[in-house]
Amino acid sequence: MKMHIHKFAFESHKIIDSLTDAEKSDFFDKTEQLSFKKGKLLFYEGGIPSGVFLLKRGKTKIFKTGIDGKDQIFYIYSEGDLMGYHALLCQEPYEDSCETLEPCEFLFIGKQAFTELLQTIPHLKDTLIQNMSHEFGVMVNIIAVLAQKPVRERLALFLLILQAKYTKQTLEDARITLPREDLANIIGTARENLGRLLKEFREDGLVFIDKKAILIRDASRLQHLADANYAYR
Amino acid sequence: MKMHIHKFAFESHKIIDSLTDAEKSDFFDKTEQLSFKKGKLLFYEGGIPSGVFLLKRGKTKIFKTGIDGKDQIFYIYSEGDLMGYHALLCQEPYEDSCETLEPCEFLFIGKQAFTELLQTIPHLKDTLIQNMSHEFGVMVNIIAVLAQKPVRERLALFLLILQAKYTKQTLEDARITLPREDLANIIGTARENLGRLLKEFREDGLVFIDKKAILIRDASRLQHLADANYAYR
DNA sequence: CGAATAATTGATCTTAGTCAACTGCTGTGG
DNA sequence: CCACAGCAGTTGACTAAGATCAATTATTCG
Repeated sequence: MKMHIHKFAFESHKIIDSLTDAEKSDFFDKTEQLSFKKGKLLFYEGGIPSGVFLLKRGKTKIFKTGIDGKDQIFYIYSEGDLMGYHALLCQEPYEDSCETLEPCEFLFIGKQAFTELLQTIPHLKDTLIQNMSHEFGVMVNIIAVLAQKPVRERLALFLLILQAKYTKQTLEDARITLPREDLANIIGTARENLGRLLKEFREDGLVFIDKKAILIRDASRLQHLADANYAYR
Repeated sequence: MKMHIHKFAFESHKIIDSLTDAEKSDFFDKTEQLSFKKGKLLFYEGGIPSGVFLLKRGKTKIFKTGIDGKDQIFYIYSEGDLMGYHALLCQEPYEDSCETLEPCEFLFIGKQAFTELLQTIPHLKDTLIQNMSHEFGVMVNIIAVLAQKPVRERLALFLLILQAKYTKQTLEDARITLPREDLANIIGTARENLGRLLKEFREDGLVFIDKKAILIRDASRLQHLADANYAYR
């Protein structure tokens, strides 16, 4: 089972990209610009959606919290992504929470305005459909990886996925700067375990580590590790 | 974290239910009736979608196979469900496979016909959007459960979910008749482990077991187990 | 009926989770 | 600017959940 990182990428930026200039200006007329500090909640599990969020700068995580306090992170959103539309579109409470990982700037579009846009821009629905059907495949892959691959392989894979996300914007800086706890909650393991594996990866020359930051050193060997099925060591 | 089984249910039957009688007849005019024996593939990972499937009778599983041969099952479809539309709608190869668990009857709607219906029945898109945004929440919950809950709790939860599915059609028979291997691949564990836990559940009076068939005996205690977070035993 | 398949059971081993102690970094106020 | 509090990360020892292996017993189906 070859792991292609693009099969783990949402494409919600396409929802906005698909608009013409006129439609975009129509869209942006209805938005409200907001800035949040690091560690602030955009929405939370159980809450009632009041609109959607277009991330202009920064990164956020969507996650679910267990009673024992351990989060499971499903996705890291970055610049250009549209967030929080699922619960709004099916008119149900949020199943997940969204929190800023860095200082963020984003546009908020109220429920009413978003619903209107869906009516006035017919092809927006098509893009939404295309986007969500793609996301289904991504979720399927995430489930398969979390349920079937051992932690070492998951770490290799998610490092590659995250690197792509962190590289996208600032080419000179492909370092992954997530706190260890968040990274652990993405790959679904304990902090301590993650630390041990990172150390091992560093000793094996797979990554550079500088304080919090992780930089991939040998992507092809990581890729190979991510593809491995009980053939390692 | 209270586990509500309806938060683990797709609602793809609504896609067809939302049609008026006239629209339905338009829809059914474009379908082809098919019967498959048990264990036959409707579509498979990597394949190119050529249409969608409406399940009239029987049950199917969607799953992904790892190199080591161990499957991860994401969902069991039953009567009324529309299957295989995600890959078609995003114009990508299937990320998952679909196989009959019993003899099945279903209607096949070709890609061309389905696309036409999407144009001629405008509100069909709305239902699709509503449905897929709902499914996103379901997938989020599945990920959280598989990643965070121990096998015993997962088994309790999935038994309740499956019972609801098996009860829906034939009220007199709420028995879950999946092969052990499939059940193991749903809750994400090994056959042997599943067997031991089922034995334990039977001895504790939670379920009746007759050959392959599992019948829930004490749903409220199972529910309690599913909700537990390391408070069991 | 008997071969093939599925389920059960027991024993052992491994991964990864937990607990606990320690180190080091960061930022704030004196 | 330094000290210290608080938090993030590291390390090691221990434990337990669950996987794997191997052998046996039921069940199903041709």
